[in-house]
Amino acid sequence: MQFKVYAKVDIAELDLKLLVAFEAMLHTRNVTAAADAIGITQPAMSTALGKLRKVLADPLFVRTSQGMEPTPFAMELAEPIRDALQLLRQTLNRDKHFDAATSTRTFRIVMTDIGERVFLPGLLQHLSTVAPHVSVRTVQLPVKEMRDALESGEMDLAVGFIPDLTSGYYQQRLFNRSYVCIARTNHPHIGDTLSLEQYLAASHAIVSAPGTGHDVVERVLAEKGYRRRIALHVTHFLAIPLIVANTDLVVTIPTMLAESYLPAGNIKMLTPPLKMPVYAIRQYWHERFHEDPANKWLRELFCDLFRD
DNA sequence: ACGTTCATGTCAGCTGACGT
DNA sequence: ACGTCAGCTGACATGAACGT
Repeated sequence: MQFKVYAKVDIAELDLKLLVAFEAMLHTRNVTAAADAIGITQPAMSTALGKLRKVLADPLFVRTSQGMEPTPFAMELAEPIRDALQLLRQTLNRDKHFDAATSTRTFRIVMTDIGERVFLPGLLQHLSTVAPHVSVRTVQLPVKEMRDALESGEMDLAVGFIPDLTSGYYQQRLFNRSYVCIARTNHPHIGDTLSLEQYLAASHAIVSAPGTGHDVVERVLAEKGYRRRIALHVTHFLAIPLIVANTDLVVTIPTMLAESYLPAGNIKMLTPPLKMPVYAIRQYWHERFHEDPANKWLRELFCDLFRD
């Protein structure tokens, strides 16, 4: 039998079944037994062997008194092909299960700096015990970019008050919160309570974080026809405690955030003088990743840790 | 919808190695 | 030399993909 010598093996000519046939031949050293082992007839195995011989330009197995013995080239291929098939089997038959204990994955989560303050300490503490090699990266994005990032898989999850993120996205409520006001402890015009007159007379700082629905406070005031003086408009909550503690500004912010500011000192929390809306903190994900094991695991973790 | 092409499988018969 | 076993080959069937 003559074999054409190829400079390179054209992998496009290699049917995966041919490699399975090769593996069976290695194991059985007998065409009939190899065919039986992979559930084809002997002629089919013979055909497969013929194709492999042509593609690989080597007889691969030759008949001897001990049976069909592999050529040196076939022996050379044996281990890499076994390994490759093993890897394919593991990949294709893998458990649809996320192994948190060994995963080195980085979870990318859209959240504001409020979210970082509220969720990250508890999340990271828990991860350090159940998923010690997992990393977390957070990003704050406007809603349009958030949509694209969740859809493409660039981001795994968005967590927060994001009322504009609806169609095509799954969402799950974690807890409800409302708003309170904060002012410095020794504010010259505001004591332990806050009247509507005091509220409207005060200078305010407002935070409009991109991608969130916290501008709802502005809408409530506008609906009731109230006007207030806005002395400062920022996009992050981070600087607020320092600013409030050192000025006469009043800020209307999410309750959970105000609570986290109190230990810093020189800040008091006040009940707003008008009824503030209740909003839901939810986690959001794209339908593409609804069944993704890692994404599922992360969502379940947020539920376990933060859902009320 | 139909015909053609191609890949893949089965069946039957042939070939070669080996033991007696 | 002959029988047996194992593998090879050609003819044919089947089904999917593709073009008209």
